[in-house]
Amino acid sequence: MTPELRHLRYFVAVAEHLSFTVAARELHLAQQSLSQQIAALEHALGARLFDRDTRGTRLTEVGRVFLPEARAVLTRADAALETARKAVRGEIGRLRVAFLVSTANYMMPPVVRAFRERYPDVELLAEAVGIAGLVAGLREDRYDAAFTRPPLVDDLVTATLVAEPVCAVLPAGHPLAGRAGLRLADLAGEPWVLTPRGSWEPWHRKYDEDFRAAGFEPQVVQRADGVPSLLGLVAAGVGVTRLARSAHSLRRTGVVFVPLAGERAETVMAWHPARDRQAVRNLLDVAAELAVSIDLTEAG
Amino acid sequence: MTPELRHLRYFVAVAEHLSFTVAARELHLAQQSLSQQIAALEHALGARLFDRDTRGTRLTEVGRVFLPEARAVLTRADAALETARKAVRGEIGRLRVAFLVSTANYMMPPVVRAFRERYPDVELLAEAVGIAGLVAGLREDRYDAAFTRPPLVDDLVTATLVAEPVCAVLPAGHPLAGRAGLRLADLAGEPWVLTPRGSWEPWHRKYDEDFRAAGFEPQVVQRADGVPSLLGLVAAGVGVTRLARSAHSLRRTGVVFVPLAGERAETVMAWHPARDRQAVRNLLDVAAELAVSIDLTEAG
DNA sequence: CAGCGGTTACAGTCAGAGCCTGTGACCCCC
DNA sequence: GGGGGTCACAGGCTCTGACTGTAACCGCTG
Repeated sequence: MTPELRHLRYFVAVAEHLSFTVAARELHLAQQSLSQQIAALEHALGARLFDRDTRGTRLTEVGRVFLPEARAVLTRADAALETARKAVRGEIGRLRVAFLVSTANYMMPPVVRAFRERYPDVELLAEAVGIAGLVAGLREDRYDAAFTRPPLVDDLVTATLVAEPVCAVLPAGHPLAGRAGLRLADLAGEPWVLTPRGSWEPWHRKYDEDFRAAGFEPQVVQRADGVPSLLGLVAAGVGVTRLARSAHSLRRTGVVFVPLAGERAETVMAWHPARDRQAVRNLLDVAAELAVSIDLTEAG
Repeated sequence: MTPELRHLRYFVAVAEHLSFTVAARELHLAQQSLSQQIAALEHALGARLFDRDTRGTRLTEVGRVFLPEARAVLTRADAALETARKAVRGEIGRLRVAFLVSTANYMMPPVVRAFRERYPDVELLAEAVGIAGLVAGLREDRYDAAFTRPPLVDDLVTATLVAEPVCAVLPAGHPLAGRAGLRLADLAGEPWVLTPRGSWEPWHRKYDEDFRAAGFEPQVVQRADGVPSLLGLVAAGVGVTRLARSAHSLRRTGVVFVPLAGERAETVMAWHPARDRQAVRNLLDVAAELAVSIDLTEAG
C-alpha cells in the first residue's frame, strides 16, 4: 500500500487528540476504521506511530518525527487546491489578449490597467494585431480574447462594449467640413480613400451594403491599409473617407470629423466559445464595467 | 470526493506525456481507469485540466497552473515518507541517554562524540544520573538507553560493552600498596569505606556475596555516596575500598589502585525491551564498536 | 477514398478497499 | 466490584477504482 492524503489526515487527527476514539468522532468515522487505516499507514512506514494500550495513546519517536512532516504535506496539498480554485476563478494564470490595431489606441491602456489592478496575479499578455491575425489567433488558440470591431465570423462569440458615431473624414477646408452632421449620400460625388478589399471580407461586404443603401458606389481614388494612412491621405486632400469617431485621436491636424447620421461603430470583445474560461469572463466584466463608467472612445 | 495523492500522480503522468494512453501504460493501469480518475479530479476542482479530443491532449490554463502545484505536493509527500523512513532507521529523531555518574567520566565523551558523528541528525540528550534515577528513568520512559553497571533488574535488557579489573583502593603508604595484586581476603582486617546500603539493593547483595565468598564481613567505618567521596576518605586514611580501575582517573593523589584477583567490573548498555527502537540499536552498535577499537576504561 | 493506427469516451462488470457494527480484553477510578 | 474509558479483532456491506469491450473520431497513407 502507498500512503494517501487520507492516511496523513487520520494520523494528524489521532496525534492531535492522542485518542483514536475522539479523533474518529471528529473525522466522522468509527474508531475501528480509524485504527485500521493507521495500522495500514504504520505497515507502509515499517514502524508504529503510536504506543497504545488500554489507558491511552502516545506518539512514538517515529510518530513525533513524522507529525510535522504529515502536517506540511497536508498544508501543501491545501495550498495546491486553493491555487487550483483560484485558477478556476480566473484569478491566476495567463491571459493572451489581442487588440485590433485601430482600437488599441483607446482600448488597450484602460483595459489592461483596470484588469491588472483587479487581477494582479494574472499574467496579461496584450498584443496589437491586424484583423486577420486576430481572428486566426482566436481560432488557433493563440489568443484567449480580443478587442475588435464587428462583423466577424460565426464561430466566434462577441459582446458589445461601446458604440460610437461613425464620421465622415474630410480634408480641412472641404466645403462640407463646417457641417454639424452629414448623411452618407451627401458624399456620393466625392473621391474616396478606402482600405484594400482583401483586408477583411466581412467588413467590406458591410461597406458595400452601406454604400448601396445610400444609393451610390464610391469612386475609390486610392486604397491604403491602416487608419493613419487613410488619415494622411485625407489630410493631403486625396479624398474623403469614413471612420469611427475615436480615430480622431490619431490625427488632429488637416482633417475634420463630421458625424454621419444614424451610423454607429461598435467595439466588441470576441472569444472562441470552446475556450470560454472564467478569466475571459472576468476580462469581459472588467471591460464592460469600464465602458459604462468612462467613455472609452474619448479616452484616447 | 476529496483529491488524494493518487489523483495528483495520475495528473502529473498525463501532463508529462500529454497522452492518457501512454501515461496509463506507465502507471500500469488501463486508459479508461486513468480517464475516470482524471475526470473525478477535474470534477473536484470544478474545471477541466486537459483539452482532449481524438487527436491529442493539451493542458488547459487551469492545468498549467495546477501542474507545478501537484508536483510540489508529491515532492513534499515523498520527502515526508523519506524522513519517516530515516526515523525508522534511527537516523533522525531524539535519543535520551542516561550515564551512570561513576561511568560518565570515561563513557560519555567518546560515546556521545562517536554517535553524533555517525548520526548527526539525531538529537542526543546525554545526562549523568545516579543508579536509582537511571533505572526509574528507563522504566518510566524518561530515557531510551543508559550506560551503567550490572547487576540491574530483570525487566531491563543489557548488553556488555567492556570489562575492567576491580581494584583494592588503599591510602598511599599503606603496607599493601606496593603489591602488584591482591585477593579480597587479604583485606579482611582493614577498616572499610563503602556506599550506603540503600543506594542500590542489587549491588549490595552482590557485595555481600563477594565478601562472604572471601570469608569475612567487612568492618565498615564510614559510608559515603559517590566515588569521589569514597576516594577522598581513602586518601584521608579512613579506610580502604574496592572500585573499578577506571575510577582511578577521578583521583590520582593519595590513593593506590591494586588489582584484585579474578574480579571484573562490566560496563553495560541497558534499555527497556518495550522501547527497543532502531536508534537504540544504533547507539549500542556505536558503543560496541568503540569498545573493541579503544580501551574506554583507560580513556578517562 | 477506404483502411489503419492513433486518440479519448462510454458502458457494463467485478474484486477489494474502506467503512460499518458487534464484541472482547484490558485498565483505571469510584 | 462495577462502570466508564481505552484499543483490537471479526464479520459483513457498499461503493470505488480497477478491468474489458466497444464506439466515435481524426489524420495519415496506400
